[in-house]
Amino acid sequence: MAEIFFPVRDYALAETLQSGQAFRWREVDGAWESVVKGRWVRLLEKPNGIVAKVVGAESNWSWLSNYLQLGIDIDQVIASFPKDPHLQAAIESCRGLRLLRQDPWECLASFILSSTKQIVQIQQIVDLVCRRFGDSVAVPEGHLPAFDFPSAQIIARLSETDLRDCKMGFRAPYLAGSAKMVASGEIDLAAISGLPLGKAREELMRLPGVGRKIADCVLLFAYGFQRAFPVDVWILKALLQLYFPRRKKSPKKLLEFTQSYFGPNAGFAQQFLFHYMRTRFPKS
DNA sequence: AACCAGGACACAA
DNA sequence: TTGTGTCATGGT
Repeated sequence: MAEIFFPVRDYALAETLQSGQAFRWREVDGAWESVVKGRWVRLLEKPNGIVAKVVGAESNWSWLSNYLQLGIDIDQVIASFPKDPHLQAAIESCRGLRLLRQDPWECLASFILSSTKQIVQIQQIVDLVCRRFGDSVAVPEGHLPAFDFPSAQIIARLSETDLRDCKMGFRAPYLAGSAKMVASGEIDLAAISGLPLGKAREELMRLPGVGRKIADCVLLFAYGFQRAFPVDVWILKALLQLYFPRRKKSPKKLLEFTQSYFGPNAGFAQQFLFHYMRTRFPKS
């Protein structure tokens, strides 16, 4: 078992891991466990940083520091935001909130499964998919078994019934269809990182079950397109309640607003607003 | 017990 | 372009 201490400040680990961008982190004895890049990982938040443990030896931890995006300067990101009271309140509600850099396929598949589902349900569905069809990964002695997220090749070979048995309902044919396009190479997920934002989004939206919102989630949470701004029901509430309380804005105008107003780190602003609305205004 | 959830899609107007 | 019904499941 290898261990490392990452010194980092203003990193709200728990909130970040539970902020609806990743769905496989579980709290165990005050620590957080999941599988990243095929490896079991345990994270423990400390006052001045994060302690990480993995199974086996490890000399290069860049895969994990990249996943956690430990290198980004949160102050610089916040400084790039417009100085409006709503966004400032959202930031103050959880200053250490971060964006992760996830595996594109896992992120894509997870968000295909996310449509009109609560986060807890998405976690349950993803967990089912992993434990049924994912490869098992090495865990510490006596630890419960852990599984990797099944590849597109694996899912492409499953029947729609196999998938529906994981409680994903009408999303099953979407996931199956997308898995086949990725497995066949019709969509090259690796190549998307080199495209400009618009082209990258178009490419993702060729996949069945992937519209503007889910595409933007993947662009932001897996590829790191900082301008991607997914608009879900919570963000829509934020826009209508906080920014346009009395003006009747068309959906298109709202989208245009989000793309120009929040600046080069719009996606980060979006995550602050999402977390703010979900925790401060649970139902309204 | 209704209402709604990190939507997409086909189709109408 | 914008509005509506449909899709499946279960949390709150």
